[in-house]
Amino acid sequence: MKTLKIPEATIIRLSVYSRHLTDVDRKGIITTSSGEIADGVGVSPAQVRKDLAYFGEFGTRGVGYNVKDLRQHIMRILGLSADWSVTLVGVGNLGLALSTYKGFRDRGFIITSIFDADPKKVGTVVEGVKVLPIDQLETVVRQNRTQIGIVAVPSEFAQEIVDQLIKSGVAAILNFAPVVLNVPPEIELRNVDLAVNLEVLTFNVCGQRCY
Amino acid sequence: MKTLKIPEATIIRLSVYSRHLTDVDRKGIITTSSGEIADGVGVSPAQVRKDLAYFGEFGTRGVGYNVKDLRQHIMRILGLSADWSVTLVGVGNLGLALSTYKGFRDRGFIITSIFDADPKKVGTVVEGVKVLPIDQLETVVRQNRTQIGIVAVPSEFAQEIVDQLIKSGVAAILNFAPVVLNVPPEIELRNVDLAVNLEVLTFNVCGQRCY
DNA sequence: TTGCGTATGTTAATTATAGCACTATCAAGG
DNA sequence: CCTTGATAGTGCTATAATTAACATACGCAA
Repeated sequence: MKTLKIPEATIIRLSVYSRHLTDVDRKGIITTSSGEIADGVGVSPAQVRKDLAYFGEFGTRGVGYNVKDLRQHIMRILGLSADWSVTLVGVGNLGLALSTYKGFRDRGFIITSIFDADPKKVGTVVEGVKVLPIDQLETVVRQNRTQIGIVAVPSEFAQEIVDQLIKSGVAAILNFAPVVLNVPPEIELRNVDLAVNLEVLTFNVCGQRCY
Repeated sequence: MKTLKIPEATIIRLSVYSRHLTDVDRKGIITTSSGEIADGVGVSPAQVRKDLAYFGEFGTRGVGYNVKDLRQHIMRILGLSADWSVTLVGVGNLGLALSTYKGFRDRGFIITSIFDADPKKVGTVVEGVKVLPIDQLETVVRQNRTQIGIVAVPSEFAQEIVDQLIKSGVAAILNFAPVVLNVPPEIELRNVDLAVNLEVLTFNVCGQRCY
């Protein structure tokens, strides 16, 4: 339909809408409106309609949206109609936390392999998945046709792990190491930097008066 | 120059600049330029200058920026000239990971208290800090004059923890629970939703063609 | 001391994003 | 079957953010 550029902010909100709709659906509610969704997730009704309008017409004028239906549509838009195979590299505290994070599996992200450089960790089993050495990364990831890599290794190793992931055929990488990574343009990369989040807070708490 | 609204995107970039400058400084480099910073963190030189221009003039025309100096300035802008007292609520896998995360302490965020609802966890010591029961939260947080709360509890308890944190006088909250929280406008709130990050990736991997 | 090269700070233009207001459409009830 | 109330979809407006362009100021060397 449209090859219009979609704002990333819209995608993030869609993800939140879908989560909200899952909750609403669980309560047995059949129909909802842009206003109700807006209240539920803290944006304006116009924003909700605008976001959805990028992708088609999912509602009925004068009535609203069918909850199940809209949820399904958004899930499909986000690419969540089928499961995704995910690999996790790095089983430090953060990696361990990520491996047990329920939110991933709930949304169809299945961790199919785990790797770590530490020989002491290799061989252990985390959440039912055996931790493998890094030198098996390429083979296993390629074999599983894993498309998403999560990087939870120390900053100094992040780039080399990313390079290996790319060589192994992943299409997207979620990076938790606080470094700037070089990836070719066709690879999707997102960085999550926990300290940055705190720093945005402190800036705002200072009331932007500290300087 | 004052009381100008600063884009949040600018703050996030400043945080990244400061990290980059820390690295550069560690290499013993004295002077840098907007172009070098831009290369280092993957934005445009104009963007770097624009971001800095919100807060003053830190460079010398024809020369560039003094690394140490600029870094110091940015740190002050972000409110990082002094340490911050942080409380962590929830010692599941994620909470545990956060408590050991080096990035926090490096940037002056000190976890001064930890709480959990689970009696089995209360009394244990995490990273040198004793885990306390939730009912001591208000007293301890108030006593420590803790200004930042990190919420790493299951979604269904997040709102009630947040309410308690606010009652205890915190100014800012970093929330890891995937729910929309209600807070009064004077409280700074940031949400980190790990699944949302993956979903932005999958949307982009689908090439926005899935729908 | 003066001119040149360079990188900043700033203003202007472009682009992107969000908000608003209007219009079209549907459901329900008399 | 028509009227009324409600709400999605959409074009336009305003606001925000990024990019580009330019003029200013500094260091250095002749």
